[in-house]
Amino acid sequence: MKSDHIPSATIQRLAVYVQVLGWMQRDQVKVVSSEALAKACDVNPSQIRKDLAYFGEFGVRGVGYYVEDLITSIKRSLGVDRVWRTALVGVGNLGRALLNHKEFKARGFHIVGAYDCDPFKIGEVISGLEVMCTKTLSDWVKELDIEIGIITTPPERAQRAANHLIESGVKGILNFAPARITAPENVFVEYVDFFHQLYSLAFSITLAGQ
Amino acid sequence: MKSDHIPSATIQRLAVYVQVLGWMQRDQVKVVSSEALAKACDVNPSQIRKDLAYFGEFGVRGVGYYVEDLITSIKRSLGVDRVWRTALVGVGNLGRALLNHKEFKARGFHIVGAYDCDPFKIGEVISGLEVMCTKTLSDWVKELDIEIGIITTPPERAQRAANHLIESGVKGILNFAPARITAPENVFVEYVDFFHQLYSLAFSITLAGQ
DNA sequence: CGTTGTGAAGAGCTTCACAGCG
DNA sequence: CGCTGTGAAGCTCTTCACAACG
Repeated sequence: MKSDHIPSATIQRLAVYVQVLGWMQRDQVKVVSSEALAKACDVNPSQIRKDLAYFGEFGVRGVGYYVEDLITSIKRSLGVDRVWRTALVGVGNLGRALLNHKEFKARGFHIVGAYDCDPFKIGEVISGLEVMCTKTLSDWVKELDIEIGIITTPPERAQRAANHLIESGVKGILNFAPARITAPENVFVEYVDFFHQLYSLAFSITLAGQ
Repeated sequence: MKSDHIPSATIQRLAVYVQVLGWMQRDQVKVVSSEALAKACDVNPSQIRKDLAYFGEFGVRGVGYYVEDLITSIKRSLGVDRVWRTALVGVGNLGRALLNHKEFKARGFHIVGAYDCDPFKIGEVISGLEVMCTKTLSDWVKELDIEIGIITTPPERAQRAANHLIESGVKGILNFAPARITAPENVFVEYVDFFHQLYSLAFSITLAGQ
């Protein structure tokens, strides 16, 4: 198969597969069938086989998939079989929480720079990282070889933070601020807005109550 | 139109429309066409008209949509035109950040209970809320009329937290822990795992670099 | 024999094109 | 005249069913 265009839904699911496979590996499971993995991920078995087929043939017919190998293969396919260096802009409550979040390093996303424009925050050390002035961002991005920016500013400062990051030459932005931001085509932007999910919940509950 | 089944993609987009319309309202914009709103939300104009048509006829032909009315209509359609009372389980870094997050109240999601099983955390007051023992959760959920639970525990304790919430009778769960949880059909579960979005970014950047 | 990999069928979402209406 | 609301077309993603094969 090895198609060129891959649905973004597939990418999202592959991330889930990796997570679930990780738990299986910790439970000493060596081999898994698409059916078993499907049940654990709450999707259709052929969906899994098709998702994997976009990237290659990772299974053994009549047997299934070797858990460890499959994790490696999916991670390589997603491009997360290496370290990604990131910078965080906006050291508020959420920014602090993310800087202290152990999972980032564990998953290969190293936060190597923390930036804020508030003079009272500059110089503070959080989780071993000194908060720097946002204006000096572009020097550091090149110096530290940063490819991904994380925005945790208030919404009204999100676009300015994005501009700083884009100027500095980052290739992707993860935006936690509840604001749309514009970026050139070659800079990828992903949004994290958990209020969308809260809205979904509110809607589902309301609908079910009718 | 007024269909019964509504695509979840539509719900996600409606949340975006509300956000963008809010910004327009702040900028004194009174009327907006589907084309203008579409540009701001980066979607197709007919997509917007179709999404809205699931819930009613909110526009005026030849004119467009009245911004204020449309916000009200969408919020009512989503069921977010009222206060939702929520409880948070797991007072770690992320839990603390969310408890201090002003936006929750602003958007109608009130966190009225904070729970943890760590005796050192119980009794601590965060953002005016005393952390209570998770074991007492179900008493409070009924007492405080809580409908939504927010899980911010470590992954290995997510299912236990979920069980407590489900027993207590919450109708929906927002899970920030990087773990799949199982719940009965009548309890809705939404996941927030920003590593999925980081994976998407990593993949897009890797692909573009080829 | 059992499970994968995959073409074909099916379902669902998105876009088009235009009738309907203020 | 201009923009909404919507049936129909188009397209993409998902599921099925089975051939391929270790």
